[in-house]
Parts: sequence; C-alpha cells; structure tokens
Amino acid sequence: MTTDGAARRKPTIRDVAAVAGVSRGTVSRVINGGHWVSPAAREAVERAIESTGYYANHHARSLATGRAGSIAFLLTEPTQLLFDDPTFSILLRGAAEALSKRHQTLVLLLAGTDEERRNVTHFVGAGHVDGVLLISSHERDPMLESLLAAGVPTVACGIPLGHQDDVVTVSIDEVGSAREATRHLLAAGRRRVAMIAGPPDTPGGRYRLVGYQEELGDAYDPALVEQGDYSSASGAAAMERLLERAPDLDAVFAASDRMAAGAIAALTRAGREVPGDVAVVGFDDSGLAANHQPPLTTMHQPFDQISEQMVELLNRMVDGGQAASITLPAPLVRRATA
Amino acid sequence: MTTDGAARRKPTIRDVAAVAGVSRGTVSRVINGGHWVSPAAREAVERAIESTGYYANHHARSLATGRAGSIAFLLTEPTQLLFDDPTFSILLRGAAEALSKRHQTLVLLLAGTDEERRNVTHFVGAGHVDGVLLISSHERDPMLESLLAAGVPTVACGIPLGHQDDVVTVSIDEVGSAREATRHLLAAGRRRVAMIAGPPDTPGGRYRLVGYQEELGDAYDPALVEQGDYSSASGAAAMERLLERAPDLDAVFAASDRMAAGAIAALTRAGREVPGDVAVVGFDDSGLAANHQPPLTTMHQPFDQISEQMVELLNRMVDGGQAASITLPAPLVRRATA
DNA sequence: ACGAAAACTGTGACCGGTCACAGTTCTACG
DNA sequence: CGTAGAACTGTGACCGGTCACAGTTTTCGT
Repeated sequence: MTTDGAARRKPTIRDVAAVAGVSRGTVSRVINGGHWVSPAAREAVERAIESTGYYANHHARSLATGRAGSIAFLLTEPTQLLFDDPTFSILLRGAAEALSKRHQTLVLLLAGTDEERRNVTHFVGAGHVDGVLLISSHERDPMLESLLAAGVPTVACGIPLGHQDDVVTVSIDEVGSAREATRHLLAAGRRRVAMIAGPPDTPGGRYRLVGYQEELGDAYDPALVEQGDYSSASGAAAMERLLERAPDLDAVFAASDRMAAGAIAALTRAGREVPGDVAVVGFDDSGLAANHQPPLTTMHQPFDQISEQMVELLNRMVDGGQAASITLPAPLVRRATA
Repeated sequence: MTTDGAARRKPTIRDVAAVAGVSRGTVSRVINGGHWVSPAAREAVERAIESTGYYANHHARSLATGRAGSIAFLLTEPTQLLFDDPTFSILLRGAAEALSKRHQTLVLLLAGTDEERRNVTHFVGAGHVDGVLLISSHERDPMLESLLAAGVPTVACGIPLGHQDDVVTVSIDEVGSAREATRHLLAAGRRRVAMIAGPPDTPGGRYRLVGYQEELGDAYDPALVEQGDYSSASGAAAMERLLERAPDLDAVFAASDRMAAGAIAALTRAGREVPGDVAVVGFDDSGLAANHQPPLTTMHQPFDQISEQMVELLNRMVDGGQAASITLPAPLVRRATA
C-alpha cells in the first residue's frame, strides 16, 4: 500500500498537509474533531490521510498535550494472585476492552515486590500514564498512599480499607448482597446458616460478614463463622472446622466461589448432600461457579460493569471533572447448590 | 519533597543541567550510560537529578529516538480465553515481570473482534510499540500475517501453524514431551494408553498427538484417540466416548490439564479408579494440576522460561540483531494420577 | 616541547505533534 | 455600503528529550 520502492519513513502531519494543500494547523484541527474547518478543507485532509496512510504519532502528541493517552492497570498484590484468582483476569479483560473502545491503551503494571513498587511509583509519578486503575484489596496499601500523595487520578476497585473517603471507588454493595445471600438461605427454610468469611483486612472479608450478621440479627451465632483466605483449600478447611463445631448446620454462605467449592468438597467427603443436607451459596460468579459440579448458587459480581465504570470514572477525573464512588448491586444467581 | 509553594511543573533535563552547572547534552549522556563524561560532571548531574526529583519524559525520549520503550502483549484469541485458561495469565505475568526488569512497559492489546484487530494493526503499525509478543494458537492467524507484513518485530509463543518458518518462536518440545508422557505410562505397565488430543489447528493439538503416535509405534490404535478443545467439559465428553469405544483402556494422556481434570471426573463417574484402574497424565502444569484432587501428573510447561525467553529474543530483534527460535523441554511432573 | 589523538563539553537542529495568535475571508445587520 | 463579528486558515513557538558536530581541554609519545 505504501511501498513504491524506497523504504519510506512514516508520513507526518506535514506530509498530509502538503498533499491536502493546507497547513498542518488545519490537519490538526481535522484530526481533533474538525471544528472550525471548512467542509472542503476537511474533505481534502481526510482524503490525504487516507492516501498517505497517515496515523498520528502518540509520542509527539503526548509531548505537546501533556496527555499520555494510556491508563495503568495496577496490581498491588503478589502477582501470584493474578492467576490464582480468575477475578483479576476478568477485570483486566473488561478494562482492556473498555479502554480500547476509547482508543486508549492499557499498560499493565505489577507492584508485587518492593523493587517493582519503586519502579511503579516513579513511572506513574513521572506522568507516563494519565491515571491508574488500582486493583488492590489489602488494608492500607502503601502503593495507594503514594499514588494519592502524588495526586495521580486513581480509581480503585473495591473499597480500600483505611481509605474509604480518600479515593474514588467502584465496588459492589457488599453488605447488601451478603444480606441477600443470607436471606435467601433463610427463606428456603434453613435455620443454621454458617458463614465462611474472607480475610478481615479485605473489604469482602469484612463487609460480607457484616451483612451476614445484620441479616441474622438475634439468630447470629459466632460458632457458625469461620474464616478462609478465598482459596479453595481454605474453604475446605473452614468447612471441616465448622462441621466439627456445629454439626447441625444446614447452610453455608462462603465469601468466594473458590471457598464454596472447597466447602462442597469437604461436605461431600463428610457424607453431607448438597443442597439436600446443606445448602451452599458462594460469591463472585467468576466462571468457576457456572462450570462447577454441581453449578454453584452465588452472588454475581457484575465485573463487566465494574471495569466499564472504573474506566468511565477515571476518564472523568483525568478530564478534570469530579467523580463520586459508585456502588453496584451483586444479584443472586440461583443454580443447583441452594 | 518538591512543594515549596507554587504548583511546580516537573523538572526537565534543562533544570537538571542548570542545577548541575552543565549542559543538557552532558545530562543526557549521564542518563544514558555515562560514557565520555568526567567523574566530576557525572557526580554533579547525579546529585542534581536527586535533588530535583528528575525523571526522564518517555514521550520526549521516544519522539527523539524513535523507540517506544514498550512492548505489546497481543492476544489474538477471543478474549474469553484470557480467563478461561490460566495459561495466558501466567504468560502475561511472566512477560510483565521480565519487561519490568528491563524497564520496559507492557501494553496489553486484545484482538478478539475485527474492530479490535483493525485498531491493533493501526496501533502497532504506527510504531507505538517496539515489538510484539504474540499469543496466538490457531492456524493462519490473520493478525500474524499483518504483523509480518508490517515488519514489526514479533515473537510468537508456540509454533504458529502455517508460519513455522516465518516467525521467531519460543515453544516447548511438543513431540518430545508427548513421547515422554506416553513412555511414562507404558513404563508403568499400561498397555492400552488412550489420548485426548487438542484441536488439530493448534500446535498442541497437532504435535502432542504426533508424539503419542510416534512413541506407540505399532501399538498405536486410532480407536484410542479422541479430541477436545482443551476445556474441562470437552475432556469429560471425550473420556465418555473413549470409555464406550474402548472400555479396556488403562491410561489416558490428555493434551491439557483441564481436559485431564474433566476426564478424571468422567472416569470417577464411570466407577473407574484413578490411577488404580486408569492412569492419567495431563499437560501444562498451570496451577490447576497441583491443586487438583487428586494432584495431577502432568507435563510441566516452563512458563517462566518461556516468557523470559520471548522478551529476551524480542529485545534482540528490536535491537536489530538476529534471533533464532527456541525450543524448551517440558519435563514430566509425577504426582498422584500416574 | 609539540602535535595528534583521546576525552570531555556545549550548541543548534530536529523528532511530530498542538496551541495561541494573528491574519484573512465571509456573512449579516444597521 | 461599511463594518463588526463569525468562520476559517496559517505561522511560529513550544513540549522535552537526543544526536551530530564543533569546540575545548587533557594526555601522551617522540
């Protein structure tokens, strides 16, 4: 298409201007929305862009505008988690798609080690990205603090404990959905509803437990609560402890699908039928739930919406607008286990 | 640290030069390796960088050098796969870490839809990244063809069928490791070794089957081969067909861990013990295998090495050097299923 | 002691855009 | 019909680096 012998360098805005017979200013205007350009000029420029195969140089543009045109997807957990938990991949994919629609690019940043954290701080602080989508869950994340200090537009996913009011967040209604899960089990006639909670230094670990307690009210029994770390193995272990302590339980609400899967395995091993003897509700609905045998009843995290909203909010902040945190509902998905 | 009242703009190389009492040329030299700079000047510059909090502007540098300093991680599969298959996440993480060590950034590009493919072609063709790590598996990938046509340095993961000789590749020894898996089963005394192969338009689907056949030699029996799409469900379905057709089988080699897991579920349902009645060997060792109940015997793909080598090769190509494809061994990992 | 090469340093042009501003043409109204 | 203002266009400066080159100093062999 552009090979007529010599190894030609890429066409610049000057080349386009020359071909179109206008000035580079006019070409620039056409590229950027085309306001205050005569129809004739616009058309000439568009044809010239087509014929030269012109494509604007990001770097030059960024240098002139001070805008990077890219967004960082920043993972502050030990990177192990990126693949242990499908949640991250889903979020990543959603963010990449949302950004792609806006013709922005997604830069993946890992901040698992101290060394990486330093690099990231530098990189982001130097303005190489316009903003940060922060995927972090643990309390008082040092990365978040330095981002905040540097004044980089940041949107977090899930309420970062210890920074509830400092940072714009897209999260689900943790308490509400935990109440709904619990309510569902009670409504189905279950009387001894146990919970396998997540780590208390994560929002899901804390607030899902709160919702569970709130919904149970006077019926709340601390003996029916165990804690895991979201992993399948920890769910199985928690379930075993629960069975030992409260063999009369007839339902379990787990703060993650993986823990729910582990719990079901433990229940099966203990000879309990699911959902006949014990009903199980998980949390996340991250692919695992639907494919599980039996299919897991769970609370659906609307990951597509979450990533879409994060990108939307972040862009608003980058453009200098105000943005308020968003809370999304996580509806119950009834499948086979409750 | 840099707040003494006014909202100061970021320090530039000129500021550093002024503080250090040298010219910007000297500062530039110090930043880029520091050759031909007097010790005194170097030290002054380093102190000035420290005191001003200077950090080079990527965009300006890229504009001047024509180098982007970033690499694309390009996924040409329907993005569904990104999270269905942990393989991708592992590769992604490895690549991000390897690049981070070299102070390069990883841009995630998705090319699942035609629209996205167009964007990506433009983006990459415009030189916004120095090279591409291509994660693709299906035959005659259109994305690969356009990358090749555009002359963008590209390293593929796994031999792209139809382009064996056109593109630099980092892959495992598919045939060799499939032979090893088969040999292991035979050595354990199994006589009727079945295979659940992958899609024939993927390298893993084709060559692992070849290795299996080669190792069996005259004992090869087409009735013992079924095909899946790497997913757990397809593995289970394939296993059921195999059991129906060849109830005397005593071992299965699956071309992915997920298919192996599905196969084990099907075997268990059919009342066969694993590995007592039927031994199972998977492929990938992508986290799932070790955590599976029972732990899966499988062929270990050295993902860390793969991503590291891909980055290494790509950098060599970007620097104008020659690079040859690399084949890595995938050793057997003995666990509980064979 | 002298000249040439080596080591170091500074300068201006350039990468490819954007933007403010000044200049030009066109419209419309008194 | 003159002119204010809107619509459009071109120009030069600038973003923050790098690089080639010219200029200066130092080193060193003879």
